[in-house]
Amino acid sequence: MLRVRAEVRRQDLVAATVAVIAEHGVKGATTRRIAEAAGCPLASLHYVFHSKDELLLAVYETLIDSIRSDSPEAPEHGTLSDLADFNLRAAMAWFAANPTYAKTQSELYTWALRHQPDMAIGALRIALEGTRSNLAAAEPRADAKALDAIARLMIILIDGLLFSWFAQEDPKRLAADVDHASRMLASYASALSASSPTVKTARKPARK
Amino acid sequence: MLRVRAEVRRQDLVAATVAVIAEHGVKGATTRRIAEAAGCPLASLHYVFHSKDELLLAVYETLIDSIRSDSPEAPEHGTLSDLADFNLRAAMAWFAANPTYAKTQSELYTWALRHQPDMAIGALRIALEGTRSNLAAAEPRADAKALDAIARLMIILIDGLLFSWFAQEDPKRLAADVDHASRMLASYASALSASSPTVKTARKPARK
Amino acid sequence: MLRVRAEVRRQDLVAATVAVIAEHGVKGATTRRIAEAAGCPLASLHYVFHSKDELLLAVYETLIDSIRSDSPEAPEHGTLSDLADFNLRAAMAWFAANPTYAKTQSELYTWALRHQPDMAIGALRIALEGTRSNLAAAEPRADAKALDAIARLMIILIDGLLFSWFAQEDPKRLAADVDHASRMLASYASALSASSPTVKTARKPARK
Amino acid sequence: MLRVRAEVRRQDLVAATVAVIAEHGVKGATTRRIAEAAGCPLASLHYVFHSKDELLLAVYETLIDSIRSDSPEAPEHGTLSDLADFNLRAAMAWFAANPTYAKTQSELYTWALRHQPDMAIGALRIALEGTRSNLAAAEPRADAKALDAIARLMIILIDGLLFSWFAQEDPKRLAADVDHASRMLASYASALSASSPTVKTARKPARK
DNA sequence: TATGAATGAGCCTTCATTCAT
DNA sequence: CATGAATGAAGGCTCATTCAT
Repeated sequence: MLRVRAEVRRQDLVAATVAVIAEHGVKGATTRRIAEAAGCPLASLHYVFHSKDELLLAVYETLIDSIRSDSPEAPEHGTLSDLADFNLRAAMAWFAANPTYAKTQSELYTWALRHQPDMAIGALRIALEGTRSNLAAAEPRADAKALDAIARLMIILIDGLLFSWFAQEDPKRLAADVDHASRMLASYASALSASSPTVKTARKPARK
Repeated sequence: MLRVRAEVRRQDLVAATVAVIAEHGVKGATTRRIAEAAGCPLASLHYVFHSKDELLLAVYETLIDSIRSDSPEAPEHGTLSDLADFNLRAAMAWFAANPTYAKTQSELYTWALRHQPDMAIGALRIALEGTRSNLAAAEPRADAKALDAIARLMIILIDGLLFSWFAQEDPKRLAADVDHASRMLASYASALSASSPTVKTARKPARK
Repeated sequence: MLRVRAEVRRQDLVAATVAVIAEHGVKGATTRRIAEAAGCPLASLHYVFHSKDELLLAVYETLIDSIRSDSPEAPEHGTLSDLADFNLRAAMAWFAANPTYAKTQSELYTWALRHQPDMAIGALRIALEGTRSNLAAAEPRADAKALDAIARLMIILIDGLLFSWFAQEDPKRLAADVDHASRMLASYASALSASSPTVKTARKPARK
Repeated sequence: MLRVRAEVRRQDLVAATVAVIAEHGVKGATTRRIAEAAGCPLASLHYVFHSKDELLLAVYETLIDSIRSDSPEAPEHGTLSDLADFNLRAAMAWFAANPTYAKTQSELYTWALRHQPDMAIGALRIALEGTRSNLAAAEPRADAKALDAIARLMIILIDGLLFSWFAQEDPKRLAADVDHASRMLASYASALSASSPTVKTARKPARK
C-alpha cells in the first residue's frame, strides 16, 4: 500500500515533468513548478527522487519507453521500401499526435547529451535497434548493411522533421515534409535493395 | 578609435558566449561565466548589451551570418541532383569542421524557439532561401516545387545529421551517414526533376 | 508548533525592518541589511515574504495597527475642545515615546504614496476615522462638520509636528510646540462648537 | 564663456533633478535618469558636481531659495492675525501652484534629514525666520514670544497640509483644509496678541 | 574640457537541496 | 513516512563613480 503510494507519486511527478518541460523548457522546469504541477509538496520530490537529475533521468527513460511501445503499432509485411515508408509515416504521426512528448523528448535529449551522454547514446541505439527490427521483417530479406543504413536515415529524418516542425507548427507543412521524406527514404531503400544480390522478389506493390 | 574598442568588446563577448554555450549549454551560460571567458568584468557585459537576451540574440544573428558566409564556399554547375549532393556534403563538412559553432547554434535554436520565436522561424527561412538559391543554379532549370522540396529536405537532413552526430562524435559514422543522406537526396532530386510534369505519379518507378 | 516558528520569523523580520528603516531610511533598507538585523539568512526573508514590497507592505500595516491600538490609551469625557486637546497631546506623547516607529512610519508613508497609493490613502482614512470616533464622544454632541474639521486638523498638526521634530530632536521644543498646537486646536474646536449654526459667518474676507 | 556654459549645465542639472525626483522619488532619481532629463552625458554630471550628494545639496539649496523668493510676494499690513492668515494661504497657494517643487522639497527634506542634518535644520530655521519677519510687520507690534509661536505653528501647518495633500490630490479638499487651518491660526494669533501686555489695543474683536 | 567607456559594489530574487518534526 | 521550514549558492541586473582620451 505504502509502496503503491510512492510509485503513484513517482509517476505523477514524471508526468508533471513532461508537461512542464513541454511548456517551459528544461530551463524553466524548476522543482517547484514540477511539484506544483504534480500537486504534491516540494519536499516530496526529493523524497521520491534523490535529486532533480534523477527525476529527469526517469522522465527520459519513460519517454523512450512510451515511444517504443506506442509507436510501431502495426508493422506490416512488404518490401524494405514499403516498411521504411510506413514506419516513418507512423512515427511522425505519433509525434504529431503527441506534441507534448515530442517537445519534451527533444529538450531532454539535449539535456541528456550534456548530463548523461551515455544515456543519450543509449537512447539513440535503442531507437535505432527498434527501427531496424521493424525493418527486418522486410520480405525479400534485406541486406544487413542496407537495413542499417535505412534505419539510421529514418532516425535522422525523424529528428530533422521534428526540428523544423517545432519552428512552425503547421500541420500541412509537416504533412508535406513527411510525405516527401517518406518517398525519398522509400525510394532510396528500394535502390539499396536492388543493388544487393537478393533482388526483385518483391511480392506486393506496397500499400493500398 | 573609441568606437573601435567598444566594437571589439562586443565581438569578444559574442565569441565568448559561443564558446561557453558550446561547453556548458545555454543553461550553463551565465553572465558571469561569459564575462570571465571574455576576460572582462560582469558590469561590462551589461554596458555593451542591455540584457542577457540581447546578447544571446546578437550571438544568434552572428551565428547565422557566419554560417551563411562561410558555408557555400563554391557553388557549382550541374543538375539539381548534383547540386543537392554537393551542398549537403559541403554544409556538413563545414559543421564538422566547426563543432563549437554547430553545437552552439543548435542550443541557441532551441532557446530562440522559446524566447524569440520569430527569430527562430526567420533563421529557418533564411537557411531555406539560401539553400534554394544555391540549388536554383541547376542546369536543366528545375521546377519550383521540386526546388522547394529538395531545399526543405536538405535542411531537415542537416538538422537530423547534426542531432545524431552530437550524440556520438564519431567522424566515420558521420561521414557514412552524410554519404548515405547525400545519395538519397541526390537520387530523390533526380527523380523529382525527371517526373516534373507528372510529379504526382508518386513512388514506384522513381528512377529510370 | 511549526506554524508558530514561521509566524515568529515574520514578526522578527517586520520588527527588524522597522528598525533598519528608522536607522537607514527606506532607501538604505536593503534585504541583506534587514535579514542581518533579523538574524536570519537572506533567503529566509524571501521564504516568508514573496518580495521586498510584500515585506514593506506588511510593515506598513503593522505600523498602522500598532499605532491605532497603542495610541488612544484613555479617551475621555468632555467637550470637543477638551477631547481635541487631550487626543493631540496623547498622540504626540506616544510618538515621542516611540521615535523609531514615528520615523519609520513617516518614511514608509512616503514610500507607500509612490508604490501603493491606495494603501497610503487608506492609512490616512483610517487615522482620520479613528480620530473622529475618539472625538465623537464629546459631551455636547458636536456637529458632524465640526467633528470632521477638527479631526482633519488634528492629523495635519500631528504630521507637521512630527516633521519639525525630526529635524531638531529637542524634547522641550516639541513639548512647547505640542502645547501651542493643542491650545490652538482646542480653541478652534470650541469656536466651531459655539458657532455651529452660523459657522459660515467667518471672520473677515481676508482675500479679495 | 566657458564658465557660462558650465553654469548653465549646473542649472540644467538642478532643474532636471527637481523634475525627476518629483516623478520618481529620491530613490528613483538615478544619475543616469537625471543626466538624460537634463539632456547631457552622464559623465558631465560628475564633471559639474563632485558627487550625487553634492548635486542633491545644490538642488535643496535652490529649492529653499526659490521658495523664499517666490512665496511672500506681497506681504500686507494688518494685525498679527491677519498676517498669519494671509501668509499661510499665500504659502499654500504657491505650493498648490507648484506641485513639482512641493513634492521634491518634501522628498529632499527627508533625504537631507539623513544625509545633511545641519542643512535640514538650517532650512527649517530659514523658513522660520522668513515667516517671522513677514509676521513682524504686524501693526500692533506683537510680542516676540507670540510671533515665534505663530511662525512655528505656521510651518507646522504648512508641512502637515502638504503631507495630506500628497495623499489625495484633491484641490477642493486642500482648499477646505487650508481655510480651516488659516482660520484656526488667525484665531490663535489674535488670542495670543490679546493676552500679551500690550493688549486691548487690538482694532478688531475677532473673538467674543 | 568634455565625454564615451568602463567597473566594483551591491541589489533583489530564485534555485535545488536539506533539516526537523 | 511525509512535509513545512529553512538555506547556501548563484543568477541577472543597476548604480554611482572613475578612467582614458
